[in-house]
Amino acid sequence: MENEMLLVGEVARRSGYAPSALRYYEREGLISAGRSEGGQRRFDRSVLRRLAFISAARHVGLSLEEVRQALAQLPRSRNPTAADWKNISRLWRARLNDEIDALVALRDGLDSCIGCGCLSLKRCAISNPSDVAASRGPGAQYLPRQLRQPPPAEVVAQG
Amino acid sequence: MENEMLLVGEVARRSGYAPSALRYYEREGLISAGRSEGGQRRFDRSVLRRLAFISAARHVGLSLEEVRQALAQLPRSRNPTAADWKNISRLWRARLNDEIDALVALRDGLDSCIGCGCLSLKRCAISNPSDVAASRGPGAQYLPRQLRQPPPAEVVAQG
DNA sequence: CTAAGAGTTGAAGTAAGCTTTAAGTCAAGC
DNA sequence: GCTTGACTTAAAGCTTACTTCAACTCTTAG
Repeated sequence: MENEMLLVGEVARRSGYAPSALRYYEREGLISAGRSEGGQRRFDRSVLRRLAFISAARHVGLSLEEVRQALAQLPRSRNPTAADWKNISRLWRARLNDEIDALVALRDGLDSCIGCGCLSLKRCAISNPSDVAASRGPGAQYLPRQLRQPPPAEVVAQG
Repeated sequence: MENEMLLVGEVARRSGYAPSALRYYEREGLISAGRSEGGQRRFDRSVLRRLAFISAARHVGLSLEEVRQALAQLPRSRNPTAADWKNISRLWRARLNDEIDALVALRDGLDSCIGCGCLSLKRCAISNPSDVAASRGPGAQYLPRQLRQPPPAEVVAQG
């Protein structure tokens, strides 16, 4: 197998991430890279898929730490298969459903709130949606920070 | 009318916000307070309703800056009525609907993604949901940062 | 060989939304 | 008058997810 390695700029161009972000991700253990004799990063093509996963996970609302933990579930010995990726992204669906439910509850609460104009801290479902959030315990964080992210510049030509 | 004024600690207790947050909000122009002869803050009871609004708006996903702008729409001359509050929170419903739509699209895209296992940066709806986000222009931010916030300690006894 | 472009590092900066700290003041009960 | 608890301020710190900077080194085409 021919191991064509990618420079950071090339990975940046093809993933849509800035070089600084890629370096940051490497420092944080989200991706890895070999080195040239001179000490420059040399990325395997598989990093593009990994970055696609990271990007997708971020869109679903995972923090980098959560992404890191998810990636840690992948087999270290072999190259991840489609089934592996599928596996670690299964939970996203449930998460998205929870988020949707929470938002719908919020919207419906808002309807009644706008209707009554109460805006009471205790009664208002919008001010106080703890009953909605409580289903996942005290530490639960429901909603993605933002849906948008810098759109990828080019497709990952994946094998 | 008897103008009973509230100390910052009392407002904190009744709103669920920390005193430091209330001071911060005052600095940022979200709330206002008079002063005692010694220079301590004296809050009008109406600040509780305002804080309830802020809390609700934050749950819907507005930034403090957006909240500030919304509050600026309130009449300065008189005390805001229920209709006033209703008025400036009308847009939330549309916003929530947009957010819900975006999440549903994301979830449905995820289904097909998990089905095909592609995770391609270009094709994957999760990695690249720009078509979903594009409906609000390039600067659109859809999703609330988090649904949870410190639950209020006590009800605002509103007039 | 050399110039140019791409890459390297650590450290500092950015943004939002607050909290924490330090050092000191106010208000109220006894 | 004094103690106590609540309050004041400015400034620094915190978290996440990066970007920017300065100063320097690699790599490669010519």
